[in-house]
Amino acid sequence: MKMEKEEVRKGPWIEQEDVQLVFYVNLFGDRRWDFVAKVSGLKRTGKSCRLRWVNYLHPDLKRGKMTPNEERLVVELQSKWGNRWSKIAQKLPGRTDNEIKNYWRTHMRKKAQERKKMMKNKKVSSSQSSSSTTSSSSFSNSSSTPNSPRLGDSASAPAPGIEGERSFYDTGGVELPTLGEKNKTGDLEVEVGNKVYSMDDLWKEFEFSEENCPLTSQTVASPIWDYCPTDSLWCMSEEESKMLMMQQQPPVGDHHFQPFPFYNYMIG
DNA sequence: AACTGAAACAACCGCACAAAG
DNA sequence: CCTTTGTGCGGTTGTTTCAGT
Repeated sequence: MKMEKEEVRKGPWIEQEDVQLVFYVNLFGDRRWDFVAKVSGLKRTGKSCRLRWVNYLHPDLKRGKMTPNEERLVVELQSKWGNRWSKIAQKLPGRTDNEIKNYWRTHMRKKAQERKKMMKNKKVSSSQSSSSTTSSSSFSNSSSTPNSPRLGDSASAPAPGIEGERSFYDTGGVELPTLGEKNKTGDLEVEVGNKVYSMDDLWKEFEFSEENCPLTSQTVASPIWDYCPTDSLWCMSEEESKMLMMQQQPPVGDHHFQPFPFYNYMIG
């Protein structure tokens, strides 16, 4: 046969890909990305798989809005280390470099806009007599700028305190990949045991537990994890895992999983 | 109700570095 | 050593969502 030129998928990940990826990472660990990509049958590059894992599927990821504390930390560390996002991310458990980078970007934009405004104001006010001290900005304390932060930017009110976190915005506007289905309102729902939770419920629950038990806060698994073996093969050798894989089948639900190509890969 | 601009998020790209052969 | 391959990082761009008009 002619070697089918394997086309590489790009763009947004779909739910099924996520599940598949989690399953295989669970089996083989999160290091050999090319291998995982190949074996899983995902038409993605190893690089892409890694990115998806690191930024979205990793069980330790904390999601939702940055807390004022985190925001402060980011600002502080950025001024100290510059754009060493991964380094900064290390100091913010549960946050990814990408997330921080994005945050910083929008933060800088805001700041720049503010500065522009200030300049304008200064010009105007200096041409008039004087007086009005533009008190705002210079950021430094507490994240969000007074003007225009969107959504629950925990601010709008300058001193949100910690409660600012209880948020509505929780999922960060992202639809978590789940095996669940959308309800009538379009929200995703996940079945856990025999209860059905909306994604909002899940995140709220997470946030609640985070508030009450900081220690556990570092691990929130994507619901996808419900479908994957927890006592995984993380540390297994390849051979061991091969054996086990013969017995394990990924969770399928009513999603039609393609036959798992690793079979061919392993055997043939 | 429709449109527009901004913010937030997700993903890709290119480069650099490290380990393995 | 040199080459190859895989991984990690930072920059950039594309997409989605939401608020204001």
